[in-house]
Amino acid sequence: MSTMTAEMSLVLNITMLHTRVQKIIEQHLYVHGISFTEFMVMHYLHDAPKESMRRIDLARHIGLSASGVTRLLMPMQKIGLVEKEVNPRDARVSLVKLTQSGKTIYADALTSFEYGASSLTQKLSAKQLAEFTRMTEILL
Amino acid sequence: MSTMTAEMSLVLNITMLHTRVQKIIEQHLYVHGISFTEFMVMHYLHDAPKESMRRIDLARHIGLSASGVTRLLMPMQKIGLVEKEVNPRDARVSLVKLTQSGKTIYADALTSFEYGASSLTQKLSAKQLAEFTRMTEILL
DNA sequence: GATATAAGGTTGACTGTTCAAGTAGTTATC
DNA sequence: GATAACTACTTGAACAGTCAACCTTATATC
Repeated sequence: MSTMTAEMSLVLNITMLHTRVQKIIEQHLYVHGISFTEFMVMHYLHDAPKESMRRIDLARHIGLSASGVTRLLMPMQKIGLVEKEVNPRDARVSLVKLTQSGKTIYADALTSFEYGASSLTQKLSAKQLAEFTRMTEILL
Repeated sequence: MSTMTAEMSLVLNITMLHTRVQKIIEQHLYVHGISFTEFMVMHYLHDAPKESMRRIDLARHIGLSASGVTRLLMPMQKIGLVEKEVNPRDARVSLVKLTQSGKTIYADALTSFEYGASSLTQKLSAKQLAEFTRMTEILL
């Protein structure tokens, strides 16, 4: 019936899979009061060298626009998950870093994220998991 | 550095890959004046038995809420891509189908979608493509 | 066949995100 | 050392989608 190539089916599957992943991860993060996007921010901040990042780099990492990041960080800053830092070398940039409380919440959320991720991928063997990851890396 | 399990990395990769896929497909569909979501609607309508679907089933297929579908279809109907049909058996449901002009635009958009999909997956061999697709199916 | 429960769909209020325009600071060029 | 071009970030207006409340019709139960 459908005039779909294998490539097209894959694209559609990736889209549907993403919807599912998004929903399940958000469910798992719900108790910590953060969204998946906020979790990703915290994740990249946590793992960044010197534990701080420029907003623009954060935007690129999580696939958001610069204004998206501004608006995302506003409430996170208000509730004390992240804080601003000026860059003495370049007054245009404002660095972001996790606060102490942000770090604690991230650590807790990480556990939930791990549960979510492993429940999502339960049906894959370790080998399949590795292969799947490799293919995503090829396409990224 | 990061305390990430393989499962967690995969989830993050799927998210990032989706962002990339979304952007590239939208670029390819841009000339036809439709979004990726609208394309998906047209795709499922095109392939549906009797070429029509209930809004609620459309919602499930494309991973949107019922109200999301209502709002998505409104402009599509206004510009004549789709049309309403009543179901004589159940007065609650309103069936949707592609108009003639909708079919033409879908056919054109399909070609662009195919280009987009194949450019995205260029780096995969046929075998990898099949494997990748299979893994997504396992997780769906 | 009346009544309770459920299903399909729409609407208002809200959230999250984008884009375009603007501000402020930086770098390169002459 | 002015000027032009670029970069980081913010803001207003808009858009795409959600949820909760609602209306209408259908189904099940008595």
